[in-house]
Amino acid sequence: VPTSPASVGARARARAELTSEIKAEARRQLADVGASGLSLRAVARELGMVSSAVYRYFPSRDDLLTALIIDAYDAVGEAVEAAEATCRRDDVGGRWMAVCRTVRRWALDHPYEYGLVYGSPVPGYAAPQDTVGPGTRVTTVLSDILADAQLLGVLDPPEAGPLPRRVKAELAALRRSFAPTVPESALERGIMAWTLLFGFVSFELFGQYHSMVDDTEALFDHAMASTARLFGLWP
Amino acid sequence: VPTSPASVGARARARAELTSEIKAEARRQLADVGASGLSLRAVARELGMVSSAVYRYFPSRDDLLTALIIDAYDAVGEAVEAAEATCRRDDVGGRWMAVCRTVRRWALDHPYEYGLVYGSPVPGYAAPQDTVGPGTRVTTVLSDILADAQLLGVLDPPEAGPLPRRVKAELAALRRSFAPTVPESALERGIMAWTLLFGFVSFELFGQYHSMVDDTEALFDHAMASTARLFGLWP
DNA sequence: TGTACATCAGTGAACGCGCGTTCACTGATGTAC
DNA sequence: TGTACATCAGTGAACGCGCGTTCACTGATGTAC
Repeated sequence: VPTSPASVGARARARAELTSEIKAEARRQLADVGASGLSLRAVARELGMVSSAVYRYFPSRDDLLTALIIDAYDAVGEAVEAAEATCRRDDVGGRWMAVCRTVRRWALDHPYEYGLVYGSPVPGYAAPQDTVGPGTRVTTVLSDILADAQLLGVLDPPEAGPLPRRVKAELAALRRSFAPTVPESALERGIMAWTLLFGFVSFELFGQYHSMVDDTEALFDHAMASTARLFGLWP
Repeated sequence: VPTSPASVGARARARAELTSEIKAEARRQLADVGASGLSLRAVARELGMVSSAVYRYFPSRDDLLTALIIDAYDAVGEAVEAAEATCRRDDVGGRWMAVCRTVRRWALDHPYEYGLVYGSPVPGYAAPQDTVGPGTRVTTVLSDILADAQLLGVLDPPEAGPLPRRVKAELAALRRSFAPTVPESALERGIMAWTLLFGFVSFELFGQYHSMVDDTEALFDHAMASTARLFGLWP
C-alpha cells in the first residue's frame, strides 16, 4: 500500500512540521540580519534545539536559503494567480491591475522575502536550478494576459518603423518560448510594463521614493493604469 | 596662514591617502561578502595594518559603509552629469539617452556599489542624512531635462481626463519642490521613466532577465528610447 | 500480536575560525615659542 | 634655528561574542517477520 496523505506516520508528520517551523523562524530572522546574515545556529537557538539538529532537516545553510527563495517565489506567485483568477477573462485591464496590486501588497507585507528574490543577490550564494520554476509564475500570468489581449484584439497596432535588428532577434526568440501569439512590438511593451511594475515596488520598498513621494499607493495605482494604456495593452 | 591645498602637510596627505585606500579595499570586499558582511578587520588585514588602526579613520563599521554609499552616489552622479553635459541643450532626447546609458554602464562596471545604493537595504543599518544630497544628483539631472523639454514645447499635452485627487495632490507637492515649470501629468510620466530606467538596470543586474533576454544592451537602448517617446517626453 | 532489527531525530562536545570595539602604549610628526 | 610640548598614527593584547559543520552517542519510532 503506497503512503496516502492520511496514512502518513507520526514521524513523517513531525518532520514536515519542524521543517516549516525552521523555515518560519528563518523568515523571521531575515528581517533582523538579512539573507547573508542568516544563521543556522540562531534559528536552532530560537527553536530550542541544538544547532546540529537542524542538519537533519537542511544539509547546509545554503539549502535553507534555497528553500526560503522557492517559498517566496511560490507565495507571491500563488497570491498573484489567485487574485488574477477572480477577474473576468476578457477584462485584461482588470487582470493587469490585479496582478500589480497583488505584487505590491505582497511585497509590503513580506519586505524581506521580496528583497530575497527581487533585491540584490546574496554574495557567495548561487541559486540552484530548482528556483527557476517558481520564479516564473508571475511572468507566466503576465504573458497569459498579453496573449488574451492579443486574442481579443485590444492590443495597439505595432509601432511605426521596424525594430532594430538585434532587438528583433531577441524578441523573436522570446516569443517562441513564451508567447507565440503575441506580436513582437507588444511583447517588448509587455517586458517594459513588467519591469516598471517591479521597478516601482522595489523603489518604494528600498526607499528611493523617500522624502519625495508620500502617497505611493495612489501614485502606484495610477502609474500602473497609465502604463497599460500608454503601452497600448488595453484601450 | 590658512592651509592651502599646496601647503597640506605630509600627515594630512597621508591621512587622505589611507582613507581612500581603506575605502577602495572595502569596495573590493563588497563583491565577496556584500554590504552586511563587510568587515573592518578583513579590510585592515588586507591593507597590512592592525584592525584597531582603522578606527583612526572611521569611528565604526557603519561609518565606513556610509562613506561607501556617499561615494557610490557621487560616482554615478558625476558620471551622469558629465555624460549629459556633452549633449546639445535642445537635444532632450539625446540627453535622456545619455543618462540612461551612463547609469547602466556604471552599474555594470560597479555592480556591488550599485547594489549598495539601489538594491535591498542593509539590515540593521540606517543611512544618515549625509547620503540624501549625493543621492539626488541623478534625479536632478532628469528633472532638468524634463524642465527643458517643457520649455522647448516638446512635451505631449496632458493626458485626457483629470488626475485622481490623491495623485494630483502628490504631484503638486513634488512639482513645488522639484520642477515648478513642468505640468503634473508630465511629471508623473517622468517618475515612471525614471523608475523604469532603474528597474531595468536592477532587473538586468540582479538576474531577473536570466535565461530570458540575452542581448540586454539592445533591448535596453530600444526600451529607453521607446519610453521617452511613449511617455511623450520627446516627439 | 510479539519480538528483533533498522531507521531516524536529537544531543553535546569539539574544531577552527571570524567579528567589532576598547585600551594603555610607543614613537613619529607637527607646532609654538 | 632650536627646543619643549602636543598631537596623532599605529601597535598588540584583550573582552566577549558569534559562526558552520562534524562526529560519536542515546533513545525513541517504525518495519519485517
